[in-house]
Parts: sequence; C-alpha cells; structure tokens
Amino acid sequence: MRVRLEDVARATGVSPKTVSRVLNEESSVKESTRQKVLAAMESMNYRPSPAARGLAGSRSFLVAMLYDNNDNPASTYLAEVQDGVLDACDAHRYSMMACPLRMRGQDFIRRVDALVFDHHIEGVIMTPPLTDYAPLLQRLKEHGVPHSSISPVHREASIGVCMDEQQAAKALVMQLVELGHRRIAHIVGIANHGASRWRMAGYKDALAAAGLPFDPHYVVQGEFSFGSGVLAARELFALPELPTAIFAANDDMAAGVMWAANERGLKVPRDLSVCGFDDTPLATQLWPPLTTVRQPSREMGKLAALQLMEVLRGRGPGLLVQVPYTLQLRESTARVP
Amino acid sequence: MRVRLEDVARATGVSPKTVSRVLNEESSVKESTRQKVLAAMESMNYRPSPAARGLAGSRSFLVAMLYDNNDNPASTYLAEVQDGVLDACDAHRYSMMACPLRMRGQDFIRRVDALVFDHHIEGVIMTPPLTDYAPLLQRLKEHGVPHSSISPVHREASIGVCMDEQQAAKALVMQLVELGHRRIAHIVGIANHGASRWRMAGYKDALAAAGLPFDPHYVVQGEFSFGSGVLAARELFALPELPTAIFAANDDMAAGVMWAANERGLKVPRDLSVCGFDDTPLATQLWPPLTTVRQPSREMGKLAALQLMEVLRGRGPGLLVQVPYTLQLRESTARVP
DNA sequence: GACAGAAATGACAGCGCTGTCAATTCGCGA
DNA sequence: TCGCGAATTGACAGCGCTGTCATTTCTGTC
Repeated sequence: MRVRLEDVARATGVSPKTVSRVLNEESSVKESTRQKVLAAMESMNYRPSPAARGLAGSRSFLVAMLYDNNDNPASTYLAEVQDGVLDACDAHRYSMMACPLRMRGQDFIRRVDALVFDHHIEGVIMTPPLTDYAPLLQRLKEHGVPHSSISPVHREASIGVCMDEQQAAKALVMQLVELGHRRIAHIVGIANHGASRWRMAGYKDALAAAGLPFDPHYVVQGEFSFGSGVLAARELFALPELPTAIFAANDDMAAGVMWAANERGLKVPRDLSVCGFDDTPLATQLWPPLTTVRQPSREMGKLAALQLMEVLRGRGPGLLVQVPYTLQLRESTARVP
Repeated sequence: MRVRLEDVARATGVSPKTVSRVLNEESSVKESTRQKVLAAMESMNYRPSPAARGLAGSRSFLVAMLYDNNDNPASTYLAEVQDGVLDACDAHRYSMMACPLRMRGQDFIRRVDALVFDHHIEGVIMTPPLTDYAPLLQRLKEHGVPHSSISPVHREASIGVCMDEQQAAKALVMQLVELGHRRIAHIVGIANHGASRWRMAGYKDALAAAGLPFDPHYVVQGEFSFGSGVLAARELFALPELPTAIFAANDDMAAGVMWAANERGLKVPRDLSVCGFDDTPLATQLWPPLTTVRQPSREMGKLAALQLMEVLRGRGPGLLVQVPYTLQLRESTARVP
C-alpha cells in the first residue's frame, strides 16, 4: 500500500531508526549510509507520514500564520504575505495553517491553545498588529512557541522581517519638498501600530531636514481605512490654508483623500499632491496613479517564514532581517504651481 | 500532562473505545452513556489529538483550499473566500490547508498527491478556474477525494455553491437600459471562465429583452485585470460611435475603464456610465463609486465548505447551493442626457 | 421464563514513526 | 597488537487513537 520507513530500512539493510535519523538530518550518520538511504527513499518514492511523525516525535512540521481578523483593512496585504509564507513552507516541507484571530475577548487564547495542543504547531508567523499584542506574546511565551514577526514595533526582541519605514517615509516627504511643497499634511494610521509611528516620524524627520515647521493642524488622525482617509481629508480641506500636499500613512487612506478631493472639486495633482504607502494594487488603479512606497509584502512573508524555520531547525537564534524599500513616484504628485 | 481519551474513559467508567465512539458521533452508543462521556470530556477539557486520529483511523480532519496562483487578479476575492472557509472549518473542528496551485506544468499533480498521501486530506474546496480544470478533477477522482466548488461551470455534476450570475448580469444591464442607454458595451473576462460566459449571456439576455440589437463591435475581450480593462476601454473609445455605457465583467476591469475614461477626458457618469461585477472593496473606493453586483464571497466560501463537510460526515450527497445576488446601484451609472 | 436477535460495549492489536538507551564498530595512540 | 573513547547503529517500547471482532446486555416474543 504505502511505502513506510520500515520498507526503506529493509531495502537499504539498516534499521528503521537509522532511516529515521537520515530523515531528520541528524548528524551521527555515516555519510555512506546516508547516501544509500537517501537513494532508496528517492527510488521508492518514500513520503513520511506527518501524522506518525507528529504522534511519535514532538515535531509536526506545521507552522501557523496568525493575523488580525477584526477589521479587514488590507486583505491584499495579508494575501500577499500568506503567499510568501507558503512559498517558504513549500521549500522546507512545512505546512501552514492560516489562523485569523480576533483580538478582543479571549478568542485568541482558545485558538492559540488549540494550535499548540491539538496540532503541535512548531512556530508562528504574525502580522501587525498581532506582532505587538502583549497577551498573545505572553501566551506564546508560556507555550514556548517560537515566533517570527513581520514589521514588529519592538525590534530588539524580535525575529522576523522589517523595513526601514521611517527612512522611507522621510524620503517620500523629501520628494514633496523638492517639488516645492511647503504645506504638507499627514494622515496618521491607527494609533498603536508601529507603521503609524514610523511613518509619522519619517514625516517629521523630512520637515526638520527641510527646515519646515511642524504644524499639528496639518496632522490628522486616520485609521488606515479608505473611509477614514475621506474624513481626514475633509478635515484638512476645512483649514483656512489648504495643504498643497497630503501624505497618507497608507494607500487606502490616500485613495480616500483622492476621493474627497474629487468631491471637493480639487484636481490631483494640479491642486493637490497626494501620496500613500505600501504600493497595493490599488495604487496603480487610481486616477491619477498614486505615488507611494513599495513594501515587498510577499517577500517579507517568505523571509519571516524562513527565519522561523532557521530557528526551528536549530540553525541559529533567528534574525530580524531588513528589506529595502522602493519609492514609486507616479502622477499623483507634482510640482507646486 | 495531556488529557487523553483513556483518561476520559477511566473518569467515566467506560472503555476507551466507547469514548472514541462518542467522539466520532457513532450511532451505537446509549444516550445516557453518551451524555456522561460528553460531560467528562467537557469538564476535563479533553482535546483529541489530530495526529493520533490521523494515524489510527483514516480521518485527518483536514481539508484543502485549492486556488490558482498563476496570476493574482483578485486576491481580495480569494482572501474573502478563505475567511469563509475557515469559518466553516472552525465550526466543525476541521483544519484548512491553503494550497496555491500553478495550473501549467505538472506542479498540481505533485501538490495534490502530497496532500492526499502525506496529509490524508479528506476533501477539497476549489475556486475558479480550478473548478473546471479537467486534469485536476481527474486526479481528484482517481484519489477518490470529495470536492466542493465555488462557481463551477459545470453545475450538474458539482457540489458547492454558485450564484445566478447570468440573471444578475441581465438585471444590471436592464438597469442601464432603464436609464435610457442604447449603446451598451461589454468587456468580457478570461475566455474559459464560467463567470465570463454567464455575464456575457446575461448581457445578451438584457439586450434581447430590451429589443436592442447585439453589436459585436461593442463586445471586447478582457482578462479580468485592471490593465486589460484600460486596453479594452481604449478600443471602445476608438469606435466611430462611442457607447454611452460599459458593463465590464468585473470590478477591476471597470476600474480600468474609469481610468481610461479619465485619460480620454470623459467624465463618469456624465459622458459614460460604467458598471462592474463582484463588489470588491475597490468599487466604493473609486470616484465615482461603482455600480456593480454584490457577490457574497465570504458567505460562498463558508457554504462551499459546509457542503463539503456534509459529504464528509456522510450526511448526504452534497448540493450545489445557490446564493442570491444584490445589485449595488451607485454613482458611476446615470441617466443618458 | 426462556430465547433469538439486536443493541451496546470492550479487548486488543497496530497505525508509522521517534525517544531512550544499549550494543556494536571504528580510529588511533601506546 | 591491545585498549579505550568516540562514532554509529540497533532493539524496543509507546505516542493517542481507531478497526476488528468478541462479548455482554437489552429487547420483545411465545
């Protein structure tokens, strides 16, 4: 029926345990034996049973991708990250379970416990804002589950992947300055997201570098959603002196700004320059196409998963790797008339 | 350490096998016994080990969601479907593996075999165009794996979920007719997708019902992507008599049409009415907001998964359930001047 | 009240693999 | 050549559950 480890052992003339050792890449196997076993596995088309490995050993070859399910602000982002994670899993013969978590209530405890106890998941990959949700981190720590974070706020203690968002935001706003803009507004994202902080910090950095004053009136609170971008823009349009450029902390809000500009009869980029952050597909689907910062979500998912697996395979402590950003200068920004 | 089935048995005073029977909802257990066992499970917080169940029995409590990974046209759609599937899995204590498949090459065979042999998945949920990919269906059949389809082309032989897209498209185009439009163009989706056929058929139905002639010049081939929408619209704008309304087979292409309209200096909806299909988040983020048909993707994912589980639990042959559509009339369509 | 047949329950082996620990073989200096 | 620690390998039990088949306990009938 099924080719078992024992069959491979018999074919090779060694004990099942030795085959098991080869399978698990344990070091104490003579190279010649290893080759023989590998050859037999290959020719017999042997495929280990995850269920049996899970039952007998402690390993399950399962990782979980945890993400916030409360609102659905950027499902494109999640989809891309997930694709990247799956890529990495594929390469290392891991499987991934997608696990949406509701942050309010105790749901996440139940879910995490289920993952750990029922499925013996070996590790976790998280996206913001879960990356910095203390109760969750706490629970993972209690269970001793390694985790890899994508764009976590606390960079010191984390493994995973991040981008220098502050530097990217600064570069983006500097572009606006170079185009002659002096009244540059910023729409902030959800308060406790790292992304909000860094992008805001970059905005301030750029103002400072350009010798422009920081005016709190030009900073409006948003919450990463299209609708909040509309509202924030309306607020800015009510100011006595309109900004000539608006930097929204993500593309969705930037789209909202452009929507509100249309509503108000302002022509982008003639009357107003707009830029966002993330370079979601939306960015090139707006008219005019949106100037933004490309964040390689898929790549980041993959790298985060790879870092996790390094840890799981005991190949090192795991790193927080940094990926480069790219400015995407498009038609939604222009020189001040 | 861990509460095992044996522990529950001891606490209840029955044999492990009986507890197992309760766990698997087998019928030959006296009701009073069943209650006792269930109570014990509850109070001891017993959680069966999927690995052990998978090893011993034939069941794995795993289903796979298969989707096409070639291009990434509508990741929002996939993300919503996946959320729905996860919902259903949660309710029935199943786990889901996300499994992107490349249709070209033999990749899908390797992947499917891996799912079946390695993970013993019990069933599969598929999205278009996989739902009608003969080699895949063939392979699933060979393995005897039940599958549930979302919007499959061949409705007779399938279980899963669908929507009356033809009727929906017809209703949408009828709306345009009622607004006074006579020259209504259509941008078709990728050729072999059921969605393309049905939406086209609904378009024709509406023309016929309104007594309007079908003019092939007003039908342009697209491929569901934003870019293809732009190209198709440019083609239409090159016609001697411009259409007064364009029905694109999905929202992304409709967004492309609006983009091209901007490019061409046409004002939507004053000079041109535009409508799409799917009601993705994009629809409300465009200016003006897009008239479209709401397709409840998340609900559809959930229902497809539920149908699959009905089959897996032997509760019936499985149905192809139909979900209702909703017209979303927004500002991208207006009365002909 | 005895008995056939159905309903409910239990004993036991084993799913395919790995952990533990013991046994064997190897390499090398004395 | 002998002896010893290190490098390899193997024997065996058991992970937590379910399939098979035997056994016990109910039913209802005459």
